[in-house]
Amino acid sequence: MANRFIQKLQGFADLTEEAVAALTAATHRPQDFKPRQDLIREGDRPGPVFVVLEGWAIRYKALPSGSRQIMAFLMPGDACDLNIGMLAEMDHSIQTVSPSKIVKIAGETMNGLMMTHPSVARAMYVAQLVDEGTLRAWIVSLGRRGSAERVAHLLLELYVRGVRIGIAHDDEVELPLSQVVLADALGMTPVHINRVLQELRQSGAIELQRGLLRILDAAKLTRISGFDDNYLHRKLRAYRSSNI
Amino acid sequence: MANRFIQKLQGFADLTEEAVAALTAATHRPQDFKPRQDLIREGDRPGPVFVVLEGWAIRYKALPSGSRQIMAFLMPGDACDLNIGMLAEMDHSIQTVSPSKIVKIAGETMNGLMMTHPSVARAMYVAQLVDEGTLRAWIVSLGRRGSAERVAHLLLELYVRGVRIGIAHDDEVELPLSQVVLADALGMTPVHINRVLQELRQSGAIELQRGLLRILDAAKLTRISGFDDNYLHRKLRAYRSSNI
DNA sequence: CGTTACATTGAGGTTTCTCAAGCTGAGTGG
DNA sequence: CCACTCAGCTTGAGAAACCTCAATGTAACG
Repeated sequence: MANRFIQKLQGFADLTEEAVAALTAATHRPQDFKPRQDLIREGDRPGPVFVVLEGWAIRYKALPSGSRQIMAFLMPGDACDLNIGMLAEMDHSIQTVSPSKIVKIAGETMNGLMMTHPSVARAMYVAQLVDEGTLRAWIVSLGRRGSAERVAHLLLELYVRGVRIGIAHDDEVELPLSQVVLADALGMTPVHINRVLQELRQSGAIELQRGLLRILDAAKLTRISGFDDNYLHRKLRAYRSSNI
Repeated sequence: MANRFIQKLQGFADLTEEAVAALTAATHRPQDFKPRQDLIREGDRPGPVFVVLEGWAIRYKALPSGSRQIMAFLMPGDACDLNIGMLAEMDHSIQTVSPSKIVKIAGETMNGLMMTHPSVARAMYVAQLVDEGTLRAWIVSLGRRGSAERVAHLLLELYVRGVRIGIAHDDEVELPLSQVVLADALGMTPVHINRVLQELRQSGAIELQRGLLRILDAAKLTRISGFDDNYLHRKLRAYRSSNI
């Protein structure tokens, strides 16, 4: 059975059998990582492409003050930028947040794969575009949304992504993120996150404990988040109808 | 003489003569735009690639509440994502902020250019990577920096970009951005921006009036901004040593 | 059964926002 | 050449959101 990375790419483009075989070969021996391990750090020379097969990782930037800002969550199936190798240095770090299985694909291998199998290249580009869209949404959240909106929006985003990659069941998704991690992602303090989560729980919109998020009232959560009603739907449509 | 777009690409990769000629042909007839004109809007089907030859534009997202968040400034020479056309809909809008000369390059034309001239493709990819880095820096600012830091950081970023594309003279750069625009970019209110700018002026770090920014004390501004001392330098190095 | 990481609570302080008014300078029609 | 207008900038005061510090609670784990 194809791994999550391949499954995800198949959602973005029709992969030939050979492409799938090549991808399988390139990702067949993942490496285990414990939580809080840096895969690569700001300032490092970019090396291989990382592909998360199981577990969660984050992209983050550490600040001189000691705090950090998380810029993206990498869920099973996600890869870090394929062509980051073009730059001389990493401008951010990547770290696991939960026990993970991760594959390193050498830059040349990846390039070769994309050259030989245009469908792979296409799928990777679409994946990157989607990531960029998420990055832009992140900016909007940080800049123009209140704390409750922000939290609700992130939870929804993660839930939607969980559904898409099949790690969500009904209204539940595993979310191995501490409140500190959420705070670093949302640009707020852990204390404040905590209070916001309580509000959300008391409003009956969600349940969240021990790494398990349950959406109790999706409509309410959507309303709180200021999720443009069409956003979710539009987003899904956008993915599917990519036809280049 | 090559236009700013071509100049910028030349900074990212060695373009062949034919490539320059093809780019020149593709960008030789720009169109004039007044300020505050949308080039393309959220929800639209992506069409041509836009290239800003003169003037400034912004990427932004409008929120239901009526406010908006700016996610990027497009300065002369900048192009919007080359492969945005792969997605079904724009997830953000692009608008001019000052009188501008802008070229539209049809998607197929652009693709053809990149196929025929690999050096163009390479330069465009590097440009995109750089943009992504800027996007990530934006997130850090919004999430983890105080207002003075944020403003200082943006001004420095814009100044550095101005220097790179040659629209800065000594310590001055034209900045046709109202305080409202700055507020929309930095996730704060115009009122607060105003007060922060006054602080920066009174500290002797900058002068800013009638669309002209002057850096009076770069060291001080850098300190205020929390600009990682190496960041600027590293960034420049990263651009230059891109050698793939 | 202590240790440890994470979550929760309270109180007070700061930053930033909101609202509302006044100011300035460039352009415009008389 | 003078009102007049309008967009953008500035100022003040009170309110709200969010942070800081510091303590306490709680579940998992060796």
